[in-house]
Amino acid sequence: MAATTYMPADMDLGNIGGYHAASPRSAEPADMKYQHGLHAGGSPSPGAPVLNPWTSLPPADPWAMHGHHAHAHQPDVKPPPVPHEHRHLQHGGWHAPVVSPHYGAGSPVALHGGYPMPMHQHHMLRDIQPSPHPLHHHAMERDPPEEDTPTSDDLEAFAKQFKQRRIKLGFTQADVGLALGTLYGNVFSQTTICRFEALQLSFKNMCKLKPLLQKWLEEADSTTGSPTSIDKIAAQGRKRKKRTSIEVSVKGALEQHFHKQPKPSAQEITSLADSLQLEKEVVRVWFCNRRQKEKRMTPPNTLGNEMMEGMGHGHYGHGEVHGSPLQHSHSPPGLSPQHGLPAGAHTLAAH
DNA sequence: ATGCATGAGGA
DNA sequence: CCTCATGCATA
Repeated sequence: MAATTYMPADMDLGNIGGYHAASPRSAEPADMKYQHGLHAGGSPSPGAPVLNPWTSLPPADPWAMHGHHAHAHQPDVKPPPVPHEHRHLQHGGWHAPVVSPHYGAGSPVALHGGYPMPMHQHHMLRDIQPSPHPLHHHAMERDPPEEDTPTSDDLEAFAKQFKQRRIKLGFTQADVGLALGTLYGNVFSQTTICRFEALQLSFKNMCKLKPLLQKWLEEADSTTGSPTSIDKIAAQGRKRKKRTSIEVSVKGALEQHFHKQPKPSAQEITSLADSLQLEKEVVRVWFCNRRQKEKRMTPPNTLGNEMMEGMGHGHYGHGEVHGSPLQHSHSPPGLSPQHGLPAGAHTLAAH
C-alpha cells in the first residue's frame, strides 16, 4: 500500500497571492485553496507576558495523587490580551466521572491497583464541582462565567450558544477561526472551532479558547455587517505524510489492544505494528491519538438514554457507564472489562 | 465532523 | 517517547 506517500505539494511560496477573502456569508465551499502552514506566528501582537492562567495545572486530583506536569507551551504566539486575574485555576470543571455506583462499594479512590507502573503517566483533569455557590442561588442565577475557571457546564452552555449565534450571523467555523487571527493574532482552523463547539477539546483547552471566542462573538454581533478583513500569510512548505487509512478491521484490533494496554511499550508497538502490517510510527501515533480522545470532554457516548422526566441537571451524558469511555484511571494489566467491542459501527449520523 | 499527523515542551 | 494543542486532508 502506498501508505507512506508524501504529497507532492511543493508550492512553497508560489501560491500565495491569489486568495479569496472569507466573506462572512459565503465561504467554505471546498475551495482548493491549498494552504500549508497557516501559522500566523508573525502577529504584530503586543508582546505577551507569556503567562497563561490556563497553563496551570492543579495537582489536586482525587483519583490521581500525582501532580501532573504542567507544561505551558504555546503553539505560537499567544498574546492573551485578556487581563486575566488568574486566581488559581482550581480547575474544577469536570463532573465526576461517576465512579461506578455499583462497584467501589464506597472506595472511589481505591481504583488504581498499584501495578508496576513504569514511571510515567497518570491522568489528571476531570474534577468535581466544589459546589459553585452553596449560598445564594435564586431562581435565576445567570451569573456570567466569572473570570475564573469556567465549569464544564459553563463551557457547554457557551459552546452551544456560540454555535447558535455563529450560525445565525452566517459565519462558518472557518470564518471564525480566521477572524480570531486577525482579531487577536491567533488563527485557528475550522477543525478547532468545530471541536470547540462539540466540546471535543480538553478542559484546559476549552478554557483557553472560550475567552477568545467570546470576544469574537461580541465583536461579531456588534459589528453586524462589517466584513472581516482577513489577510493571511501562508508559507512554509512542509512535507506532510499522507493520511494513512487504517482499515476497519485493523482499527478493531488496535482498539482491542488499547483496552488491554493503553500505553504499549515501544517493543509492543513494534510487534503490534508488525502483525498488523503497519508502520510502527503509525501505530504509535494511533495510540497517542487514542489516548487524547479518551481525555476529551464529551466522550462519544453511545448511550441512547438521556433526559429523564426528572433530570435535574441537564449535563450532557457524562455518565460514563462503568467501564466505558473515560476509563482513564488506568486499567489493571491483564484485566480487561468485557467491552462490547466499540467498533465505530455507531450508525448515528445525527446531523 | 474526524482521522491521522506534526511539533513543542517536558522528563 | 509521552502529552497536548492544532490542523491538513478526508469521509
